Amino acid sequence: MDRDTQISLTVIRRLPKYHRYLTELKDKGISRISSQELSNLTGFTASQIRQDLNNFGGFGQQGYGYNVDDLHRELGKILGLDKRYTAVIVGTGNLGQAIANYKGIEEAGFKVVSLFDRNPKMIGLKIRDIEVRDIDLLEDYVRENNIDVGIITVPKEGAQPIADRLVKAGIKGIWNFAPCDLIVPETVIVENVRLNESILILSYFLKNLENK
Amino acid sequence: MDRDTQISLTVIRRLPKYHRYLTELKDKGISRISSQELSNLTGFTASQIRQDLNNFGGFGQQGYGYNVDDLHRELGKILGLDKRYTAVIVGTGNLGQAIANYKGIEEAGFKVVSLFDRNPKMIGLKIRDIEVRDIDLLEDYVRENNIDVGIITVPKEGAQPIADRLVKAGIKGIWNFAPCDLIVPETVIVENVRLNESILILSYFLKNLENK
DNA sequence: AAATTTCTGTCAATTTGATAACAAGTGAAT
DNA sequence: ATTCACTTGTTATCAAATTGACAGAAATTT
Repeated sequence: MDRDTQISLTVIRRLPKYHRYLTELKDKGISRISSQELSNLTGFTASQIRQDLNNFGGFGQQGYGYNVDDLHRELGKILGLDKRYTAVIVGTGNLGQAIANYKGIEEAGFKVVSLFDRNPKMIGLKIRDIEVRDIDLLEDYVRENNIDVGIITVPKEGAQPIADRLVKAGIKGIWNFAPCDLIVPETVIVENVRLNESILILSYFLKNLENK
Repeated sequence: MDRDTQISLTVIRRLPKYHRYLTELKDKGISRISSQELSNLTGFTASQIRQDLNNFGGFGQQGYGYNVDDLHRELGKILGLDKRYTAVIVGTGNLGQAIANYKGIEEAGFKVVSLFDRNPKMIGLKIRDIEVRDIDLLEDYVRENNIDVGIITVPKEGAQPIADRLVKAGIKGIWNFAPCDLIVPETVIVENVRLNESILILSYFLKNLENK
């Protein structure tokens, strides 16, 4: 395994899909799979799958294929599923609450330990047993509890200031739902969920349906 | 403008970002912009921006650049913002409710006219003035009201059956929040929001921070 | 145990996407 | 009016990503 060569983002973005299908296969009790079968499932070509996986090591065996359990575990490790991270959600609007209730976060190894909002009506409430705290306490809380990740679900205008505060308080990563590009030091990881862009893509293709 | 050549998905996925920055520029009252300035904003190279835009027509002028209002309007048209579509949300859990309250949907020209759920406790309730109906009524409602888009926010297991029913009822597009790959006829547009994959990417990079 | 099939890892070829370069317009300054 | 700086559209070049091909190893069949 060559730890020096940078693996392209294009490859990395395919990994979760491999992992998802391997979870399904595992649940079905299937113990081995070939790149061709994975191709049928995922839609990627068999060649591409073999190349992708080989970026991280030779997990397969000639004449046999890949062992589902092993590959699932290895991909899990690559994706950091063997790690546990703490997170806070900033913004307890509809989206913030939905994310607080979203099980996928736990499955990915993240534990949401506090929510923050500036609305006095929200402060003190509990969402799924997680307390909502005053946004003024954000920096202290993040610092004192060594929080790894901030999840930003505030409106666009508030997102950058919140990001700045999280960064100052020592956050390692941000899961950003606000429709803007956050400016952070390059040591801080930002992963964006672009609902606005996603729905525009849908709109684009719907419109193009009509042109045919 | 060459309507025959297929424009690559890579290009299309960049359009919403252009549009977003043009909205901001317009709001600031800025009337002209060069590809270089757009590059500074978006992070794409000026060359790439000019190439992207030229897929759809020559919107710029040598020595001047692009007129913000014009380009904004043209990109809006390309993205289908001049069209109005009706939508229903299937699944009124936390995510479904958050989406029902999400303003970006309207901004993209979509109008959510009904929600559907199988939970009797939800049926008859109103979320943001939109009624929640029994899932059994889904097909009839979609057919009778000529619904364009179905938004799927049900758990993974229920997503494909719902997609099948929507397709049968004549839906044109699906905005899918369930973590699975829907199988639909190729005439039906599917745009996925992959929260599970997004957070795994964050996890990947967080883990890789440590390895350095 | 030999022959055949299967399937990976890897390298080469091809395709796609991004960047660079530049001729030709345009507007502003003098 | 002329010059100069600017900026697009477009072509040429370069880089990245995908696909194809195949040797060699393992598993399976005969």
